[in-house]
Amino acid sequence: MAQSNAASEIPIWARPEPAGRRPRFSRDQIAAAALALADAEGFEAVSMRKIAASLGAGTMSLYRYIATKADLMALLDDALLGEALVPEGEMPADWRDALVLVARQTRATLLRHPWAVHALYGPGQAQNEQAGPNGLRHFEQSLAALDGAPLDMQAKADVIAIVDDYVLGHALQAGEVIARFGGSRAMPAPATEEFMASRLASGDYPHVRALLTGPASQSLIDPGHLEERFERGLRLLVDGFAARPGTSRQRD
Amino acid sequence: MAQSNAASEIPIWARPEPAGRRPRFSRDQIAAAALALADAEGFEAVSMRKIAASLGAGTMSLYRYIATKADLMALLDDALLGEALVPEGEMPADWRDALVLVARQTRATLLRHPWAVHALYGPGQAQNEQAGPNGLRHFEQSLAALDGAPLDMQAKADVIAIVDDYVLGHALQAGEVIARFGGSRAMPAPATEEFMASRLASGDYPHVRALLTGPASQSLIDPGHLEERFERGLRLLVDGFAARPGTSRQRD
DNA sequence: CTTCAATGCGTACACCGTACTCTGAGTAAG
DNA sequence: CTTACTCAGAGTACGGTGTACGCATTGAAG
Repeated sequence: MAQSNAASEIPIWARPEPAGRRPRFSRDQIAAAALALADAEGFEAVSMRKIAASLGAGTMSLYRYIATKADLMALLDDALLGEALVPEGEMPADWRDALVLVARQTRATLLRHPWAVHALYGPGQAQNEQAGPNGLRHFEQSLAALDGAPLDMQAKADVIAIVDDYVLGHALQAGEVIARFGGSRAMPAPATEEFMASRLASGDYPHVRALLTGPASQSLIDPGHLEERFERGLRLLVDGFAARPGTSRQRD
Repeated sequence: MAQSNAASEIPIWARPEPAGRRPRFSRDQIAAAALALADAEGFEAVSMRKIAASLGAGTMSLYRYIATKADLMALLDDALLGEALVPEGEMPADWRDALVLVARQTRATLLRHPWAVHALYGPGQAQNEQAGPNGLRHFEQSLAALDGAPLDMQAKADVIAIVDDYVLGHALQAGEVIARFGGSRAMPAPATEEFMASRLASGDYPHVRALLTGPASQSLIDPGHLEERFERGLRLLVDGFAARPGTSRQRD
């Protein structure tokens, strides 16, 4: 009990999983339970009590395996990143293809669980420092993908960060769209829509009005178009890196 | 009171601000209080009780002005987006410059308040539907920025969405870095670092090891480099749009 | 069988959002 | 000026959360 304080300072990956007598659960099981619960009832429903209940255990029993809820999230994050890994041996040789594949895989995972971005970068997370095995593996893969690229280390790190930013932002926005309109209820609420219409009719937002009353408005919600858009931006970035490999060098 | 139920269905922007006898607070004041509290004590500290206290009011009095905490967040979001607006008349004529300026302004706002992305796209938000005046204005500005671009409506919407994705993702990651290392304590924890070192020494992550032990590792944290990286990706996107205006079909 | 640390978990506390309800003050009508 | 009515303000309470604490039970080692 002397280090119950220190325990929360040390990342969960540095603390040994209880392996002594006969632990009822493994961390993997707990992470799986959390993931299943998030998928079934939404990210906000993920609570210590509910997870414990879903495992058939008392609430406080979970704390034998996990020091704090943040640790649970670290487990959940790592499980997600495991899903985002490109299978061993499937990494293309060409660095552009490889980079695109990693990005696609990540996007697919983040959209399969629309709450994933929140789990990874939620308000209460201190995620980066806590990079688990799969998180490291994911980063390793990204760097390995650029092995053949004519970039120095610094540039590689930048390229990965830039693509990561893009993928993350896309998943955040698209995930929200999917979470709201995926459940087949496309219509927001009669009063809301009516209010919005009056806002637009005010003439203060002519461009927005033109967009939303035009045919393009449908594409904002269409999952197929979301993906097409994603690919477009991704290609722009990757092709840009290929055309201008330099770091801080610029032209124009 | 009959529609206390319906009130939460209708976005706050559609409900009139209490203007009857003598309301003690305006929504702007409440939003400002929430913003100040988030800046001072962090986003998670933003609670109804604390905001009410900071205004010198009883907790439940807030509910005279706001139907639910989600409404408070809508207010906060709109205040943030107000900060992200490009001042009237300062929009460059060239659409590339304009797009870049909007992106920069947005980034600056989101990084000035590292919790901003969480407020805008947090786990409990239903933000898009609730776009308030400043949110609409922001969107309008983005569309207006592209007025001179040789793009059809659909392509404009895509361009804005792509840049938005990038800015958002960048702010999310950079905001986390800033939130953690901005407060001068750069060192994570002795035990954590030691553990990380042993992980890297295992040889399972050769690329990561090469990166983190090299000179480029410092740049991951340096705010100046963060901005440089942001500009690089942004330029790649904007230049890409200029070079390949088409969506899937060609221009209008 | 005895011993004894480790496991499981019940209770309790501080905090959260908010439904309900009462109080008191401001305003309009008489 | 008095009265009546309405509505802003807020106290209390409920069900939820993360988790500190401490006790009972258990399973393996001696």
